[in-house]
Amino acid sequence: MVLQDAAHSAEQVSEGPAGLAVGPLRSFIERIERLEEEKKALTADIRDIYNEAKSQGFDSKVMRQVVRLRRMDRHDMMEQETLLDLYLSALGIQRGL
Amino acid sequence: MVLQDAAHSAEQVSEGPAGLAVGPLRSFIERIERLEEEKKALTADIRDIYNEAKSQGFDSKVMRQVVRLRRMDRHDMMEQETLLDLYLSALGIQRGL
Amino acid sequence: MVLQDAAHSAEQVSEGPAGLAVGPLRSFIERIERLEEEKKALTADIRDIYNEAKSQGFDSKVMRQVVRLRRMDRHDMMEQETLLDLYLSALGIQRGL
Amino acid sequence: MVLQDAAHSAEQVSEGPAGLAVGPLRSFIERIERLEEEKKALTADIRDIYNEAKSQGFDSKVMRQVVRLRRMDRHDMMEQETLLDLYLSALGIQRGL
DNA sequence: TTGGGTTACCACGACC
DNA sequence: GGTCGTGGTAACCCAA
Repeated sequence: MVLQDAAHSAEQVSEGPAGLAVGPLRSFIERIERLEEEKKALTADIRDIYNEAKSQGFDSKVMRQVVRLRRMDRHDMMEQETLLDLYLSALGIQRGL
Repeated sequence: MVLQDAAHSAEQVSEGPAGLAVGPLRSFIERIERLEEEKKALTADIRDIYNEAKSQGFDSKVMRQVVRLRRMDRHDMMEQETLLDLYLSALGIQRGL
Repeated sequence: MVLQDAAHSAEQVSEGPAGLAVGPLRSFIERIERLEEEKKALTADIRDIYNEAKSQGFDSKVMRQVVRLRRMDRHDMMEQETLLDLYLSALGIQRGL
Repeated sequence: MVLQDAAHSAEQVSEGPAGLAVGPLRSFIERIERLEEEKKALTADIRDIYNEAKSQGFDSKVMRQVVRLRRMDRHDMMEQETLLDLYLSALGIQRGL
């Protein structure tokens, strides 16, 4: 084993090797790890929905494209959508069917 | 605006152009988007913690390394580290302080 | 200094600390680093083009969107484009202007 | 197909919808796309080398670490490593071989 | 069907 | 402040 946690629960020292504030550091790390756990759970939930949809005959890959397009367009809207369309049409590109 | 939602709240049709079940599809998409919003919020929360830590003098980049190392499987890390040191020394490179 | 290259040009040893074949390893690493240099140069070239375009009055940010869209669409083309359109229209979403 | 290139080879118009210079724009985009293709090819070349090394018994994952370490500025690496060890030990974590 | 590898995306940090 | 470079994460693909 490489990483060993020597100070499990008891927090007797307030400062680490070089005057580092141990308590706050540990607290930050643990809060972050907690939130990352939640993120991971959400990712799993999303994956489950895709799988559920797939089991009902939907193509999950295409669904991901739909989600991506809807998200992208929200961003584009907030930006220079008009300019983008101008450039695309200038290039002789038709966006959309 | 490029993407427009033509069927806002009223869901009068139960089937789409090619017999596609519209209701379930819409429901899946919306559930996914909802969860992705939550993920996004968590990402922001995590970023806030890093910033808070930084404002107290901690190095967020190093903190990220700590989080990553703690997540890594201990055994894998040992193998990795040992092999890395072997390669580096084979190349005549000294790692260390 | 942390990384020190002890075996500069002379390659007198054929095996490293644990019987590792030093020569091939060094060769691989150097070939990779060479290619990565080339990649870096290309990145710089691309950046130069954007800057040149900007100096002629084009909006480089929008240009990046154009490039991204064209790339994305090439992928979409190769996939189930029809199915995507079906899903979008099923959701009452109009793609395109 | 969603994006369609209406003006294939013939470039009869010199200005787009809003007086945009079409020729230069098209030229810029195409040069960029060309360079991005080259970048992609280099990425493939690099991958090939890793695979070749792997077939000779080297661990490509560790090799990637080596490359990364060599790229890192020596001084920065020292600082990073030292700080990382400080944080880990502050948390009661022992890193090592 | 699952694991490993590869790829692409996204967010962060640094530099200008 | 905007932009570039980088690292990490998750999805996809192939092979076993």
